[in-house]
Amino acid sequence: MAVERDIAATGNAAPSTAPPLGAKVPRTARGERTLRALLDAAAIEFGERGFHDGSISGITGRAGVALGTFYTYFDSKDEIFRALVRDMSGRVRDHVAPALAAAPDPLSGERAALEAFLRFAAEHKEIYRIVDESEFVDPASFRLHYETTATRIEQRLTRAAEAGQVRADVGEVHAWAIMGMNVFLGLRFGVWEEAGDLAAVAATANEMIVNGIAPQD
Amino acid sequence: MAVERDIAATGNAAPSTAPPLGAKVPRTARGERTLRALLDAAAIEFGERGFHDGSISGITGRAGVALGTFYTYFDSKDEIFRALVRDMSGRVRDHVAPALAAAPDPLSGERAALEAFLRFAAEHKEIYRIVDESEFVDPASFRLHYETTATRIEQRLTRAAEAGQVRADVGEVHAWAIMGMNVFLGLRFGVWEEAGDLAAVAATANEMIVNGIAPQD
DNA sequence: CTGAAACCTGAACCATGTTTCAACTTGGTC
DNA sequence: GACCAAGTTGAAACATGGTTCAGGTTTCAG
Repeated sequence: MAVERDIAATGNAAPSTAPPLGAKVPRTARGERTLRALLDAAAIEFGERGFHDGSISGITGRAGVALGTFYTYFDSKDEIFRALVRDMSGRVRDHVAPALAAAPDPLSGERAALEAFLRFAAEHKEIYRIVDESEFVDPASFRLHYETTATRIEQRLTRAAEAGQVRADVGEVHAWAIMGMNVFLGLRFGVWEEAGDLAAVAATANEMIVNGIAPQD
Repeated sequence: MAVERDIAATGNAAPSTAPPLGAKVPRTARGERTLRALLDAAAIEFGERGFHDGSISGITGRAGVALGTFYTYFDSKDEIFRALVRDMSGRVRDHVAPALAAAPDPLSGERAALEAFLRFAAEHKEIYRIVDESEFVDPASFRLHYETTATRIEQRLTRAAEAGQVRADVGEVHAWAIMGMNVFLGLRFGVWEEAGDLAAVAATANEMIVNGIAPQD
């Protein structure tokens, strides 16, 4: 599962346009356009067909450029995939961060972040799939991603605990549990189900995180 | 993410030896052995290299048979992968079911099931990876698997609600949330981390499900 | 024992799709 | 308005690995 990404808005937010991975930087406006077209085309190609079934000629075809042009910007199929995952990571983070920042307190922030995440997953199903697939195409960045995300969640929990908003013993297990919830709810209600009440899903999940499923008093 | 599989022990438990998918059933004891060897070899090959990088010659090499023999039992690379996922599904279910059945009440059953699942993931990391990858190799069975598992969890929750053990409004969102938790905890503490106290992880997660993370009274 | 069905063999075939490359355009600069 | 770096082209070379097949070996019922 996959996308819940860099949910925390770190102040030092890097520009969305990530620095290129290889040394193949476009030097003119035309090159810039072509690179962008390739990335966008790759998102569609891999989103529809997956990494294995997707082809470079499929990408260049969608981008409207010749096959050879691809190698002006990427050394291999793997490399454009990595660049794509990175590109998308930034987009998800940038989309979720504001919701988190605007929340009045930690717990409602978590709720707002989940809702923003669900919405994003619904609108960009292809991103979800691609990030998921990075588990197999580029395991290192997949793992790093989730460890980073879990760490951020844990930090938020710890801060909330210091403020007395949540119990004092929250830790890594709680963070991973919450992340897993979010990712699976994103899959089920964002990617798979078309018309759902995403706000209600986020509220229900948040209520469960806060109070559990024990009988209400 | 992946494996938490058919966690409920349905009474009608089918034999672990699933009926073969294709029409290529072995007719002699020798054939039976070869088929089993191919399946076991495929588990290792795909577990180590993934579906794409794994090769049929890698499988037959590990199994100690000739390349052509493969096609006596499977029509294609895809087909053995499907057969493998199915084979493994049964194993996980058979491993987790007893823990669930032995529990005195629904909530501790859920805890025991999670612990059994974590243990299984730790001991069979390759299974985890393979079932995960089915999202891309065989999406239909991947989706069916999680929908089935979520439905089972939801049924258990509903039953528990009727018995007054959990709040009355539990539903699909709660089921998916719990499943997501379990899967991610399996990835983090079963597959990735070597020596962890799995019982403690399961207990912490269960405590969170039951009471939430609000400050304790 | 025996014969036919089941099973096994592995070199060769073949389809697919990645990567290379030498020639050609484009766009901006002096 | 000519020069050159950056960018583009697409046919062809190449690699990989899935799949076939004609012929040999093993198994086992009768």
